[in-house]
Amino acid sequence: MRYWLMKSEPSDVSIDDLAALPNQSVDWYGVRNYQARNFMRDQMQVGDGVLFYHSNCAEPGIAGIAEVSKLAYPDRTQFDLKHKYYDPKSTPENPRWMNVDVKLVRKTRLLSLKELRETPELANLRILQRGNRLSITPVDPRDWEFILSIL
DNA sequence: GCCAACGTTGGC
DNA sequence: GCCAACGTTGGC
Repeated sequence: MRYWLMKSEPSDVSIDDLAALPNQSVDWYGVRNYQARNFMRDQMQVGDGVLFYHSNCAEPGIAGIAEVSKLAYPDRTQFDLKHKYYDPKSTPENPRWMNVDVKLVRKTRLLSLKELRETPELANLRILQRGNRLSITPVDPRDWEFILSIL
């Protein structure tokens, strides 16, 4: 059982979009970074905890709790010619990109990036480190417990 | 829209 | 394998 923080742009999939989807579940398509892919492919298990984070928006921050609901499988968008995530170097025989499914547990208050930065207990959270850009990062179990306690 | 930081690409 | 050029991320 591991814990993760996963960034989503609300203009793409927000916490409310997730809540409105069938089964409140979404395939986490579009990851095009090998480190982030490897986390999904090699480490994520069904039931892992996910902090759903809104990025690249007016109010960045943690917007809800989710969980991994399906093990990694090939990302459908890499084969779709018309999709912005199409990858000509990927083939169904040898897919390059994978994603898990993520299911909503509950929407929470917005725990803003500002508040995260102002919370000394969370100083070593990966997302707060300088230059961090990874869209998927592991979360220490103690940080997970602490964040849940203040949501 | 700016731009710092970082990842990827491709020539050599 | 190096590394300059380029593209992307994401807060502000």
